[in-house]
Amino acid sequence: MTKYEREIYHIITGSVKHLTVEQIYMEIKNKYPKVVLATVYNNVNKLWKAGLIRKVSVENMPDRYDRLTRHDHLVCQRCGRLADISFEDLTVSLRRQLGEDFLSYDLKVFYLCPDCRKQEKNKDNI
Amino acid sequence: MTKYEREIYHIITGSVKHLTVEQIYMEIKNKYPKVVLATVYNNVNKLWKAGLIRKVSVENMPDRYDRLTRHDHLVCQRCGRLADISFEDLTVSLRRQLGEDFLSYDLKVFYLCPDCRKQEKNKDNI
DNA sequence: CTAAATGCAAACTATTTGCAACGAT
DNA sequence: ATCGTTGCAAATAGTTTGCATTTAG
Repeated sequence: MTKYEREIYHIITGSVKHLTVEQIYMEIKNKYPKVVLATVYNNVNKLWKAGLIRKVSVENMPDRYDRLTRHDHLVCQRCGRLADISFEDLTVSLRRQLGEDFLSYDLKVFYLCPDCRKQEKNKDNI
Repeated sequence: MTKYEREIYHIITGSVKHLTVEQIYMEIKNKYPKVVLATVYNNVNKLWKAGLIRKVSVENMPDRYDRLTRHDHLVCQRCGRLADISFEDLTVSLRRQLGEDFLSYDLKVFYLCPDCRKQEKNKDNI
């Protein structure tokens, strides 16, 4: 593992946030001011391909990265904000129902985050 | 609904495929040769925002569009190919476990599609 | 000394936007 | 006549790539 790889790995896994490449880049820049965005992209991809981090894709949002610890996501339908949830582990039941040997699964639950719910209410009252 | 909107809606919902905007565009072009890509994007977005179709985002893939009929997806980890599956409906149990009033959910199960599995095997044998 | 990682710029893909012309009410 | 839709071109966002240079083992 190189300096940046390790750094990026720790930024991603040592936080409960869901950071975009841009955000990771900003954070690394504090410590290593001459890093460039492409390097972050390269390392993040390397980590992802090595199965060390998780990539979270949501429609109309840049990809975000996450630690592997088992959990699911609550996604705001409107602003894309992510929050962690721990719904029951579906592995066994997927295996039973699908028979397929699958590698992993990804469960996203859509909702309106508190902020966006507020905005919706305000709209109604106008 | 305009001509294109209706057409696009039928292309998406009348098939079990998971088409990209590019593919929808190609298909429409047969019937209406002077349609442009941007129009397809606009209409697909309109339909999506109206809640009439589903958008399927997978890492490193262009977005694909799908009918609403309840089903989940099997996603090839390697080539991104999509297949439909009907895993048990999680709505009730999500509501029970999360308490949150959520809008919908999205379950993707990753696997290696037959083609990609073959390729993996070939690699091993070299 | 070698191989891999980095910085940098340019390229690319997917998608969106602004605007003038068009078409349907 | 008006307003939304289309065609078109240009812009943007996110991401990847090629290559010369640097770095680490």
